[in-house]
Amino acid sequence: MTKVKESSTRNYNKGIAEMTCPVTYVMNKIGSHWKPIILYNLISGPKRYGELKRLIPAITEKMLIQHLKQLQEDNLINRKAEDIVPPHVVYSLTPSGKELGPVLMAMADWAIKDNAKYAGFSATADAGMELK
Amino acid sequence: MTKVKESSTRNYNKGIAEMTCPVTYVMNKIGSHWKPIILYNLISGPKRYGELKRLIPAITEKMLIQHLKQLQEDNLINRKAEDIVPPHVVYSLTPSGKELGPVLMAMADWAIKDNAKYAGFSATADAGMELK
DNA sequence: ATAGCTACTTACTTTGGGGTAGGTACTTGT
DNA sequence: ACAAGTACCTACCCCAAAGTAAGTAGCTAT
Repeated sequence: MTKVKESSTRNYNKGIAEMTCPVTYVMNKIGSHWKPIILYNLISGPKRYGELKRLIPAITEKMLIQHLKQLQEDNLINRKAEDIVPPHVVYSLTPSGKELGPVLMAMADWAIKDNAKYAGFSATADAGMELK
Repeated sequence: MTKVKESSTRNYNKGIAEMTCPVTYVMNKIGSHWKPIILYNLISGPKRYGELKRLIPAITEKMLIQHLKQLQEDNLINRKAEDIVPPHVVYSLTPSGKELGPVLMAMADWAIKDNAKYAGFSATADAGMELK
């Protein structure tokens, strides 16, 4: 495995930007292409690994697991595994993750306003339905 | 220049995800590390190229211009250039871009809640001050 | 005359996100 | 005995995003 340069300009810049811009702090946590989708799908309630896979058909297993792990490390989701034979793992939003709801919703709302193709898509109804 | 595979799995997947998830639509537009920062800095009013550069010290010129161009193409910002000798170019949010305000604000709010280091950072006061 | 200002452009290199394709463990169904 | 189902892990590779470094035009101030 090639060693990772621990203090690249890239990381340095990220650090700088993060210190002066809260928006970048957010981007560094959920700024990949998949993280917001995963979180969005968890808003409507806890989901098993396999469920998420089915809900997000375009994602590869590697990306799914990788991002689930990172989201865990960033304290945005919980992982609960039952130690039974066909594994049963459930992912759910942490309080911190739940508070991202408004962000995701604001995004979805904007997408609906910005693009006609989401005309039939009600963000609040769609993702918030099982929130209590 | 090496030819770009016009229909990579990556792009295919992006397309799929975009069709089923409005959040991904947003990420594909403002999902880079720099775009949200640029937009965030434009919320408080139109800015010259050089101003943006000073406001975002960590960004390189290449990245700034590149993203300004893309944001223009995506109809999120306007570019107004006066044809005078020391160039004078002003960037401002389009109506569509302005509607991203709530998204950026929701992000900033979340960052403040999620991380103590932004305790003194008031998102609404900071970015919205010159909005009318 | 030369350096400086502005808003860029271009060529080249590096980095890491993401995809592909396999394998693992352990049990249950046939 | 063997496939199927779960939730993963691993090695390898590709490519596009991001960084580095230099150059451009045309005027102005010293």
